[in-house]
Amino acid sequence: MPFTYEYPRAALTVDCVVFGFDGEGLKLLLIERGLEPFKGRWALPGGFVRVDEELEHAARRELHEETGISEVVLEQFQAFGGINRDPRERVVSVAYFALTRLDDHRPQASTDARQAVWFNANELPKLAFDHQAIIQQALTHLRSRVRVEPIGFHLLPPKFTLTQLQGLYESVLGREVDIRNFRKRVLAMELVVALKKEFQRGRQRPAQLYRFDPKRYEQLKKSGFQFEL
Amino acid sequence: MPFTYEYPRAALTVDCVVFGFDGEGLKLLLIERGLEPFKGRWALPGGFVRVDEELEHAARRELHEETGISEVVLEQFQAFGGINRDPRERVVSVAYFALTRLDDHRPQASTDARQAVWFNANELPKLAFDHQAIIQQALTHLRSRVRVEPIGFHLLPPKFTLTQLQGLYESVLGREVDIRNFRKRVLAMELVVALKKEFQRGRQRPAQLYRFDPKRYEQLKKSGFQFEL
DNA sequence: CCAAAAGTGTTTAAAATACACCCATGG
DNA sequence: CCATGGGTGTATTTTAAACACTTTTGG
Repeated sequence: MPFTYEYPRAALTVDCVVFGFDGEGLKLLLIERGLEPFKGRWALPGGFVRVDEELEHAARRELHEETGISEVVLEQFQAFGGINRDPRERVVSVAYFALTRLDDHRPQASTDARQAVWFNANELPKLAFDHQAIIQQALTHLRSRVRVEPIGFHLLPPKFTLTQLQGLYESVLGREVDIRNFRKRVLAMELVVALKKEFQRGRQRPAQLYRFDPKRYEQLKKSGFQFEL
Repeated sequence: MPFTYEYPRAALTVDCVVFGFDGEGLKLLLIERGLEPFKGRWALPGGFVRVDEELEHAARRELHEETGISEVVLEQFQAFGGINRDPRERVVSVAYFALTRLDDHRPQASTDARQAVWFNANELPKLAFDHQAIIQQALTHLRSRVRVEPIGFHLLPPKFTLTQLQGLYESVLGREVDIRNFRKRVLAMELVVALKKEFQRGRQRPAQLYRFDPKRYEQLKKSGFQFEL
């Protein structure tokens, strides 16, 4: 048969599960829908993929258009294709999760009227479409990825304390972590370097600041090292 | 704006990376393309998703149509959407891996002229489209999944010896495994039960046959057990 | 009786865990 | 001077790794 595929086609979208961390807990960025269906409901940033556009590019573009966020770490984790996930017609969505430094993306008045708001990952409002399920999967993926790749650092500011890093892991994994064992492991990996004479001050003892060393990670990876936390 | 999305749309397909194991090594099922583009090249089983069809259903259907295989374990692992992955037009493919008992699916004369053939996973021919890359990703996923979920059993016959199981893990992970430590771990998990008085005979000492116990696995999972090999 | 694969335990090393007190600062 | 979170070491348990010989069968 010649290539004449003239059947109706599903629409193709991308959705982004945007994670952030503020020292308190894991956060998720949602936008309020301005249109039907699900007008007024909260939803994931996302939208249609252009026919000549890479999937990841579409995710980046939609994220930028709807929330102002750019230069973000994106990872595709699953396609969602349930027949009735969109009440209008068949829409298949490729889902990405994004890891952002929350402080760089405090809620701004969004360009196009719709507002973007950070929610606690475990206190989400009622969501549009199957976005609840997408988020659930994203969390599962994040939890397993964060233990075998040093991606958690993308949720922290470039300079961070070990306490912040620990808090991040506790939030993502949903359980407490022993402070001494955690520090032992992190420092033993030598993926993180102490910044000389740089401290974070509060109303208590100043905390040593560290930064993640991506070059060091590349080195280690080449010599068979496997990140694990 | 009303919902009038009248732009050209990408076509949507599914592709299946079908794994098998024959005691020798990991195998992959490919079909020879009968049509352009890539006529005569080997390719993954797969095809178009109907507009009212679940993704997984499409994967199952295509697999059945092209290879005769049914009742198989399928797991979606990634969507591939590179702009020029299909020379004809934009095609986004949702990729699944399938785990089959190879002996149940020995090469038959396929229903529709095209033949399906098992290849050694590390001696693949030149492939159509970006199927090489899809397989690469499938292997990576399989390798990490097989260590944290008891899915490897789907590649073995219902009754198997521990040596077969070990060989499977060695093939998938690509490294040797210590026989005594492996057996110790497997038996300690109690996911596998010895079949009374059932042995596999060869020209040497008969080997105890075991079967995987899925109910036991469900039990254990509920009580917080985490499979790991 | 020989070849071939099945089966079996112990010792050692490494890694994970549990655990409690002193430190430096801001207010 | 006190409240707050930062920072540190050791002993114990658990887990992983290394390692070689005996058994059973078919031919």
